[in-house]
Amino acid sequence: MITLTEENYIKAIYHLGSNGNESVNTNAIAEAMQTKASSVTDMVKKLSEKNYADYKKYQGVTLTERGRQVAVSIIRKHRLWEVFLVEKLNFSWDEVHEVAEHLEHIKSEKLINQLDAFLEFPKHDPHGDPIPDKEGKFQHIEKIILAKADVGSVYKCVGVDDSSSSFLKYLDSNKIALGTVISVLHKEPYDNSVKIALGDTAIVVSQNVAKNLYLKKVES
Amino acid sequence: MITLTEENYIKAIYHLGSNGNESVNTNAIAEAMQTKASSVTDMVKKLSEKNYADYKKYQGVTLTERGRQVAVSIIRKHRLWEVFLVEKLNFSWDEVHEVAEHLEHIKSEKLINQLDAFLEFPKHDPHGDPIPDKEGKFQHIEKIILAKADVGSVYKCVGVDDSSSSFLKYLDSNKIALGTVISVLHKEPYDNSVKIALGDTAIVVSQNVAKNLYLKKVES
DNA sequence: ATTTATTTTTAGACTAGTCTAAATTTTATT
DNA sequence: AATAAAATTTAGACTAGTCTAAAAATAAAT
Repeated sequence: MITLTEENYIKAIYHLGSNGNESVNTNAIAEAMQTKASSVTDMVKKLSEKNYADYKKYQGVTLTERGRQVAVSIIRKHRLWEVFLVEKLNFSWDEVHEVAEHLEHIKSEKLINQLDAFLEFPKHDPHGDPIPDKEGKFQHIEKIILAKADVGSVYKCVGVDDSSSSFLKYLDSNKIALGTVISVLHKEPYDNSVKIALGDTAIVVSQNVAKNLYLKKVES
Repeated sequence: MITLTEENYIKAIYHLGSNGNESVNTNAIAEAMQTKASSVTDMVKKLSEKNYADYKKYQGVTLTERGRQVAVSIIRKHRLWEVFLVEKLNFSWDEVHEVAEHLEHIKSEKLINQLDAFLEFPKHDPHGDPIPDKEGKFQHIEKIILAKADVGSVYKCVGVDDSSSSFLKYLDSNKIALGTVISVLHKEPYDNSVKIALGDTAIVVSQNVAKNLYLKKVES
């Protein structure tokens, strides 16, 4: 049996280690889990004993294939529930994360597969993140951050790198949502801010924003 | 903060004490919670300290108003999720309980009220049990058990007293569902079995079944 | 190449919830 | 009313997860 806490650690290690591929430090996990390094040491030992992770003292921890499968399964649930909350229960994209943090731990194959079907097999969550299918396969889309977009080209918004409520609310107030068409007008070398056009209005966004907004080129 | 375990004990005490109105024994709780009496004693002390229950040594435990409110709130969530599972995700009525046992603990006012609206404010769950509204008010329907129904009268099925999977599957295999019209043909004094008509077929059900099926008289 | 700073681990203690076994109280029976 | 039976509580121990403080190992800086 896997516990709730084990699941949360596995998820954190997955995200911190670029989708379960890299080794993760004790302190990074402690920071993400809002706990102390000593607690993390205890838990990674346990995860290692249970074959969810590989761990050598002082050398960080990496998920095993088994650990990655657990992580992907949790992420699938999390993102499907987020779609449900937005599409069916009228939540806004900055409200879904907290509730999905709880829903993601409910373990019922039938529940999640029926939910998937009910939502018509969505491929992305409300923040543009890909939803793995039943077999754990992701369907990635080609995307770049606004900071690396070409001046003069036309894009559409396909995701965010920062899903914090404050960033999402900033986007709302600037009428930027998934699917919004964005033309890159100018990049200011001084502070790396970017001037973009949204329909007939032009706005300037900071480097911070430009690094957290994913775009995809639109064929003209 | 209330813990998951506290919530489950409160719910058990509520059900065992006829909806939170009567005092409940330690052993009854232990049986319902699949735990030992000594664990129950510890927990009821804790619930008492937290003002969810009144408890005097050796005298059983009763929910306080505060405890009843917690119980009703959990029951509201449980039953709304059951409706969701049946109506939207095509679960059968014998499959919903287990999953709802987990969903009922997710605490988000917005989640549950939006779910309620999405389901169009159902008044009863898939087993015919009433769903309390936002304020905790139940809308009871007048109902009697088949064992006490009048021979010669016509009823419809409005609920079950036993929600076990085996009983529900028995009803499925005999084509009895919520809303099914049932005429009472004969009561056998020898073993208290009851002969009923379902459409054009007549079947005999045991006393056990007759005591667990709720009916409401149909105006002819 | 040492010393210093940082990171990580260990040791021991705490809380929530559980258990077994023994002690106590209540209830039932003679 | 005394005794037996049943129910309940206490005492002490265990697991999961957490913490603080101290020790140990690694990484950085002189």
